[in-house]
This record gives sequence, C-alpha cells and structure tokens, in this order.
Amino acid sequence: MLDLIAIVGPTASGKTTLAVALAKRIGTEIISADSRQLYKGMDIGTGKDLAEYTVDGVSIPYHLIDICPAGYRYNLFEYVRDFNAVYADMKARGKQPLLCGGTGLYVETVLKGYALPPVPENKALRKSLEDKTLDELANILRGYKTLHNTTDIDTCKRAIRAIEIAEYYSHQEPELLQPRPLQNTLIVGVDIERELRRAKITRRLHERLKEGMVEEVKALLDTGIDPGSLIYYGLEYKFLTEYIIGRTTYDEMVERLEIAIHQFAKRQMTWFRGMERRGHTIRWIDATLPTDEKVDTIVKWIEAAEQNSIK
RNA sequence: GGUGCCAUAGCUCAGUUGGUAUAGCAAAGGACUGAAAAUCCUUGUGUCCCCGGUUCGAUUCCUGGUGGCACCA
Repeated sequence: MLDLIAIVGPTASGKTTLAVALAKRIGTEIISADSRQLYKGMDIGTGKDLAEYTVDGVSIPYHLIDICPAGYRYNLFEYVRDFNAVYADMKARGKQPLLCGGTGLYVETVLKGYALPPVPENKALRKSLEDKTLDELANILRGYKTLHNTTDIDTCKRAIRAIEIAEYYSHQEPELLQPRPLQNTLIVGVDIERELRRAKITRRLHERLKEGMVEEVKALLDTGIDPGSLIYYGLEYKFLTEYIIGRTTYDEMVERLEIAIHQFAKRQMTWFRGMERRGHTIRWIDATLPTDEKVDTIVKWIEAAEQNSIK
C-alpha cells in the first residue's frame, strides 16, 4: 500500500469523477482536499455533487466534506489536524488513503508532512502590536533569530501571527516541528487543455445558475449568516452575495464571476507547477480520456509505485 | 442625401504644440505553512482605419475614401 495517492487538477477538470471511479476499483474511500466543500449547505456553488459518490448503487465513503457550518472560518491548521485523524483511521482499517482536491496548499502541506506549530493565541502580544504598521511589524519580525514558518506577511494580521509564533519559540524548543513527509506517494494530475477548461467552466457556471445557485446563497443568508462571511469565501459565494444584496446587477455578477473562476483555475495550475518545481512528481493524465481508461492507467502506476517502494 | 463628431493593444480609452504611444480591464507568468475559491507580485511592438498630400520626418496637419454615432432632411 502506498502512503498516499493524490488526485489534483484545476476546477472543472473532472477530479471527483475520476477519484470516485478509482476508489471503487481499488476498494477505498476518498479524503477531500477542497477548502470550500468543508462547509455544510454550500453545495451548488462549490460543485459538491454528493450523488457523484454513488456509482452503480455503490456508495464511496468520503471524508472532510460537510464537516463545519457555513459561516465558520476553517484554516490550514485545522485541515492538517483533521486530515491526520482520517488518515490514521484509514490506515488502521487497511484502506488505501486517497486524497482528491484542488486546494494545492492543503495537498502539499499534507504530502510534506508539515507539523504546524500549535502556538496558542497571545492576547497581550496581539494587543501590543495592534496599532503597528506593516513595516513596523516586519521590522519586529526581523529581530527574531529563528523563524519556523514562511507564511506571507502581506497583511498586519499575518505579520502579527508570524511574530506570535516567533515569540513562542524564542522561549522553547520547536521539537515538534520536524516535517515528516509521506514517502511512497503517487500524485496524479488531471491534465485539461486551457481552452477546454475555460469552455467547461463557462458552461458549468450557467448550469449551476439554472440549478438554483442564487437560491442556495439566498437560503444561506436567510439562516442569518451575514453577507460579509459569505463574501469572504470568494468566487460564487462572493459574487452571488454581492448581487443578492444589490451591490451589482445580475449580468455584471455573471460576467465578473466567470472571469474570477478562470483566474482561480489559472492560479491552481500555478500551484501545481510550483509543486513540481519543489520536487513533487505529478503524473499527468489526459482529461479527455474515458474514465475507465484513466483508471486503468492509474492502477498500473499504482502497481509500479508499489514495486518501487518494496525495493 | 446634408452637417458634425469619432476611428490608437482582445475591450474601454489617454496622448503626441509633427520625432512611431499611455492607463484600466482582460490575458500570461509567478509567489504563497494558522484567510488559500483568499492574498500579493511581475509582464504592454500595437499596420495609432485606408489611399494620397505637405514635411527631413505624419499616428499627430490637409484632401479624398471606408466604417460607426448624433443631429438635420
């Protein structure tokens, strides 16, 4: 058994269909790596098609979907924690861990086995830093000798968090921070040609609008979630909320949302190329092949990877 | 049909008192370990509508044409 099989790819590349078919073939379950399908009630807008997990009457179990309420602000630290729990459980049950998702940061963090520092919030420190400018915060951060992560410090909030972590470890040993990368892995990338990807995104957006995506967002707002919390989620939830609260016209919303999804797909591809540059081998598979052929190919790759890991 | 205005990057446009030119959006590339569907960075050679004229030199001025818009008939 491999430590992990991961299926990645940009939005609209057909990852889920492929992962479900593969899970059925090799008798396992799917761990989602999607930072938005985590939320309950956010279905059409996140492309969370749970019916897809049932093929020929067989339901493929999935994990890390619908695990927190809409409006909640989940983060990477929680993802690593939750992934590790599911991962250990699958291993214990003899199930091949199979990850599928388009959130490159989540996928790569898990592959690298990063141990995110369990540094608690330091309220006094935060209070003392709250009025500083970003430049001042960056200067303070430079004063610490050892930095244990390389998060962006493009906003005050992130810079303060970085200082908080540096401050914490200036007093104690970061013995728990050694990354433990997964060793025997197979990363499969769904390779979809750019123009086809754009066409699929456009078509899918219009389908989702017809399926009631506007009503879904309205229903979320009706439960009392404030618009800002939905806008925070970006893409569909951002643009649809802005339309519903009257900030844009319908046509303008559709136009801007479509552009934003195209840009998102491009950023996802930037991430996957970056992963390759950082040393991860991604085996690309043609998105236009029939699902069965893709699964056949991946099964061969899995067998070859297992052979290698035995040697 | 007449008069006026306009014609510059994929789109919307700025500008050049004549020395071949901007921006915004889009697009492309990139970064990114407690927001990641987020956040941020980089990248602009294009028959300056066409023919001709004036000029050392025209995208810029002039004649004519073509297309668009407006008003008048």
